[in-house]
Amino acid sequence: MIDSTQAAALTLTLPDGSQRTVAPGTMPSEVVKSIGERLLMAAVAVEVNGAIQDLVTPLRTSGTFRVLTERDATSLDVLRHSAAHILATAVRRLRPDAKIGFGPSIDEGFYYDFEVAEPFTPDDLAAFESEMRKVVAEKYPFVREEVSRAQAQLRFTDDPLKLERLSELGEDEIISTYTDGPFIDLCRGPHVPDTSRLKHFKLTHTAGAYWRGDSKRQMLQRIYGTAFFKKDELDAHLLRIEEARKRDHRVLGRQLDLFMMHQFSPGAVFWTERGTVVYNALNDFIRERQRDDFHEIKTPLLYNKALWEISGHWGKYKENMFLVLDNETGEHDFSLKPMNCPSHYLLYQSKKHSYRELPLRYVTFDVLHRNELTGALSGLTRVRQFQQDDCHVFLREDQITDEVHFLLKFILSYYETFGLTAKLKFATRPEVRIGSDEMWDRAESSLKTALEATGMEYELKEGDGAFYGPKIDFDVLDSIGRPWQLGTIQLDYSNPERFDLTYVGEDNSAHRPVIIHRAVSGSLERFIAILIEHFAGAFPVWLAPEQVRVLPITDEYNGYAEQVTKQLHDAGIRVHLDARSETLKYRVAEGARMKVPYMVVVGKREAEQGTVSVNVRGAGKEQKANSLPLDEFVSRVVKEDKSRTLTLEAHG
RNA sequence: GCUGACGUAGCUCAAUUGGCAGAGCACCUGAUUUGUAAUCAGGCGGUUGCCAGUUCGAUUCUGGCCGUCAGCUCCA
Repeated sequence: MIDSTQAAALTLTLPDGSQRTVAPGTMPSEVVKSIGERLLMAAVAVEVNGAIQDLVTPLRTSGTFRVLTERDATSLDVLRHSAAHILATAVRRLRPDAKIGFGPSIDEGFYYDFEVAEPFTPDDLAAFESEMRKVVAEKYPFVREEVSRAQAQLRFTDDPLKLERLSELGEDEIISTYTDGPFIDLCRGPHVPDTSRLKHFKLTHTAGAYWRGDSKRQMLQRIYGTAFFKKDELDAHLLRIEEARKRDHRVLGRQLDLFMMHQFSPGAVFWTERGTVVYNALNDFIRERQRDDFHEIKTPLLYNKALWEISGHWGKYKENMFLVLDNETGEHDFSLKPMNCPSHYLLYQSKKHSYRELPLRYVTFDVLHRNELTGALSGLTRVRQFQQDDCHVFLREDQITDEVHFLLKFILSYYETFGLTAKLKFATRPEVRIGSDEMWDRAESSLKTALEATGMEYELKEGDGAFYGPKIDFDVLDSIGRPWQLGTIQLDYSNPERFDLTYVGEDNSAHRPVIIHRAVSGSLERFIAILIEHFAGAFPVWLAPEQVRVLPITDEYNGYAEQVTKQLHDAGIRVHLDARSETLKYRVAEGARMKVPYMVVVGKREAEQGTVSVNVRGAGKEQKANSLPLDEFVSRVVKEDKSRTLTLEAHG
C-alpha cells in the first residue's frame, strides 16, 4: 500500500482540460463537490485514468478525472453491484443464518450467493424484495474502510466463504470492506453513495449455484435480480423478458406444429412434416450457397476408438461420446462421432493432393451425437443429436489471409439473408495450448490481417482461442437484440500433424497444409430455434412450412379453389386448400394462428374474374381487399420464394 | 451430473384436507354455405410420467426412477 502521507501531490485533469491539484488520499467526493454541489448530488462514481472507483475511495494517482452520473453506461454496474449488497442486507435481516458468497453485477442485473440450510422459496423472494425497499428507504451510506488482513479476518469470522476469498488476496492488495447500515461485506467496490440510490429493481428468480462454479464444492442458493436508474428502463427490460417468453421456440414449435421431443430420446428432435420443410429449406439454401466453391461429402457416423485415439478425443472428450458395444469383442470399441473433423481428415488423407487443389473445402451435414449432461439439455438449443453445416478447409499457409476473407464474407452475407447482424470476436492463444510461439504469431497475425481487411469492428478476446489455434467467433443479434454465438472460423496447425496430412507442392515434395474449421449456423437445430424466436414464428415465404392457404367462401367455389391450389402447387409453392365447412372467419383465424404468410380467399367475384383476394399475414383486422389476377399472384409468390425476400410483398 | 420447482385428456389448465377426475381448445359426427381473426349441437378422449411402499382405499402421503424447466460462465 502506498504511504499517502509522504507521496507527492496529485494532479487531476478534468474533461474540460482544467486541472486540480490535491493531496494523495483525498476523497473524490471532495473534488466533485469543488466542481459543483449539484454534480455531487448526481455523481454515481468517478473514473480516474479510465478506472472506475467510487466517491469514497481515496485518490492515489494523478491523471484524467471524470465524474460518472446515471447517464454513463458503467454507472449501471455500480448500481447493480450495490443492489446486490442491499439484497444481502435484506437477506441477513430475515435469515441471519445465511452465509454470504459473492454478489456481482452481471449483464442483465445482479445476483448474490448465499449458503443456507433451507433453500429459498418464491415467498422468501417477495419478502426479501420488500425488505430491500426498507433498506433503501433507510438511506444508509456505503462506508468504505481499508483494513489489514487481521482486521478483515476478525470481521468475517462467521463467513467462511469470505475468509476463503480473503486468504487468496495478494500481499500488496488493498483490503477493503463496505458497510451499509447493519451489513458489512468484503468488497473492492465501487458502490453508489447510499442505499437510496437504488430505486427501480426486481428480484427475478433463484437457483442453485456451486461455490466458485465448481461442481465439487458446495451448492449455494443464488438470488438473481435486476436494477435500473429509470423506471421505464426497468419496465422495458421486464417487457423484453416477456417478449422473449412469447417467442420461446419450444412454445411456438408446438403451436406451429414444427417439432417435438420425446422422453424416450432425450435431447433429440422429432421434426414434423412442417418442421421438416423448414429444415430442408434451410439445408437447400446452404447447399445452394456452397455449390460453387465447396465439395459436399458424406462420411460414416460410427468409428472405432482407434480414430479417437489419434484425434485425442478418446482421452479428452470420451465423457461426451456415445460409446457403442461391439458384440464380437464385448468392448465399447466404437463411438458415434461427436464432430466431423476426423472423418474429413480421413477422406483427405486417402489420396494425394496437389497444391493446385488448395484451398480444398469439404462440407458435411452429417448427424453428430454428443452426450450432454441431462441438466444441460434445453429445447432445440442444447441437444444430443444434431447436424452442423460443417466445413474444413485444407490450405497452404500463404492462403490464410485470402481464405479467411472469403469465409468472413460468406458467413456475413449468410446471416444477412435472415436479417441477422453479427458481431465479431477475435480469440487469441490460450494458456494451455499446443504449437510453438512462432506458429501462434503467424496464425494470429494472418487471422488479424484478414479480419481487419473487412473493415469491420471486432472485439479482442485474449486467451480465448482453441488449444490448437486462434479463431474468429460470430455473435449474432436477433430481432430483439439477444446475442447468440453461432459461426466460427478456427485456424488449426495441430491436426495436420496428428493425421500426417500433406499436399504435394510446386517443388514436388510433401508439405503440411493448414486446416480451417468453419461453421456458419452452428447446429441447424439451434439455428432453427434462433430463427423461430427471431421471426417470432412468422417465417418469410421461403422458409414458411406452408406458404399459401386457399380458402373458398362456400363449397360452391371449391372447384375454382382447387384450380387455384393446383396452379400454385404446380409452380412449386407449398399450398394447402382449406375447404372445410367452417365459417370463413374461423378458417382465417386458424390460418393466422399458424402464421401462414398468405391466405387467398376465393368466391364468386374471384371465380368470375380469375383472381384471388390476398390476405397478408400480420395485417390483422386492418386487412384490405388485395385483389390480384391469379397468374400474377403465383408469379409474385414464386419470385418472393426464389429471392428469399424477408418481407411479404406478393399482394396488391 | 448437482440444487430447486414441476409432471392430470393431443394442447392450456382446474379439482381431489386420501373416497365416482373436470373445463376450454383440438379431434369425430350432424346441422349450417358462410366475403376476411373462433357458427351451433352432440360425441370420442385419462392405469393422473413409471415402479415400489404406507393405507380398507393413493392421482393425492413416502421413497426410488424417468422426463421437463430455471440455474450451476460473470467473481471480494
